Amino acid sequence: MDSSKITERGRLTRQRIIEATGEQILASGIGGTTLDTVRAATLTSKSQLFHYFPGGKAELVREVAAWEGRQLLEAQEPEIHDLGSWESWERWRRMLVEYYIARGRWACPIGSLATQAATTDSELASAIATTMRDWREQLADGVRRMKAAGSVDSSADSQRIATVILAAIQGGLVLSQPERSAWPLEAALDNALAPLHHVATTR
Amino acid sequence: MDSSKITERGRLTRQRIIEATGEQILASGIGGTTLDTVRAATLTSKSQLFHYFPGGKAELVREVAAWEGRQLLEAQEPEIHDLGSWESWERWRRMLVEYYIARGRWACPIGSLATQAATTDSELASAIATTMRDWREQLADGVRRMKAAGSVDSSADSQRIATVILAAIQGGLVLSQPERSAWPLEAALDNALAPLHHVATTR
DNA sequence: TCGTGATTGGACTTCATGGTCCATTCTTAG
DNA sequence: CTAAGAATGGACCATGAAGTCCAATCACGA
Repeated sequence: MDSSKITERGRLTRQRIIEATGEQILASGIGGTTLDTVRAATLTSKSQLFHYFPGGKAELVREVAAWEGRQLLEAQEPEIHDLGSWESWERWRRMLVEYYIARGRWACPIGSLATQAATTDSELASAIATTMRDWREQLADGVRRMKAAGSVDSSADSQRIATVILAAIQGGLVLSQPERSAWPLEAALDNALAPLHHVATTR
Repeated sequence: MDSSKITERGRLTRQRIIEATGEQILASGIGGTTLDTVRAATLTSKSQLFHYFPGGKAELVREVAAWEGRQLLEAQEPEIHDLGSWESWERWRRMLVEYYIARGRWACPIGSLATQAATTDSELASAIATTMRDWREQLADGVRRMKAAGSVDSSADSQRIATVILAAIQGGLVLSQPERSAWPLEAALDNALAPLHHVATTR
């Protein structure tokens, strides 16, 4: 990460490589993504790939994971920092489904990376786990705000609810993929959010 | 699958290859599993691999997927064919978690294959999708039995509930993996089963 | 016993892919 | 204007993994 010796032009090239690699990984998996196809897609040369990512493919993939993680969390702004009311949760839910639909493929850039990386690259796996934890923490904060607002019973376990919601997203996407439809994702997500809604409306 | 020209000895060898490959895939993914490592683990030779799986690695992986799918459904017997009462669901839940714990790794042989295969081998992907559909259908049958028994409101959507449960399993495992614990899986699963329990007890 | 076909062993070939290297061009500070 | 260093091009190398091939061995029925 020594960005001192990099020009604006170089930074753009580097970013172009990361994004193209991310798209290819989402489309064909890590194994199905080769440096040659990345090179072709970005109109760069081998030397550039190793110039910007001295660690080779492994480092490139890690950078992709970091970038995708940031993108994913940013896509949930600003709602993810609210989630203090049922309406906010509903907006968040809509934005998230929108995000996945926009990507075209029914896969979470982080979730599918997690499955693929768990076995091969432990460093990558832990980086992804960190993103997951951040994400879960932000959702748990939202649940806490609901509790503070009295919209959710104070005995509720924020961490647990956040985990259930995240699991619903990941699992919903697994089932949405072959179905080529958002409905499994939406069904799973709605069911996971039910505790929030339910308590909020029946009180 | 012309089994006419295969002896018992050959059948055993073939099966040994399938099981060893399955273990390696679960541990290292499809890409991390090579014919050489399979050969080493099974004390066989290259020619045997191609003798029993003329289609090469692709065919071998498909056979593994089919076998793992059968194993997974069998592991849920006999409860999966009952599920007509809350007690049966509870037994089924316990058996399923037990199955994943016993495998050591927090991954579903079918779910993780689905993620990896979706992109590379469309034939494999559709075979896996079929297993998923079977599974979901059996769960949906269970929900229908609950409805028939009056334990679940007749307006409930069996398919939807089954999908939500499956998503909870898959997503729960994604989160259990980095956590190295069953609790995310159990939390997600329990939340997905809540509708069945809830209605059953509050009536 | 004998022979046919299944089974097995393992060397060899081919090819994709990650990675190295050096020459060339571009950019910018002084 | 010019030199230093960043950026780029692309040939080349090394390796690992899939797949081929032929010879050797085993097992069972006639």
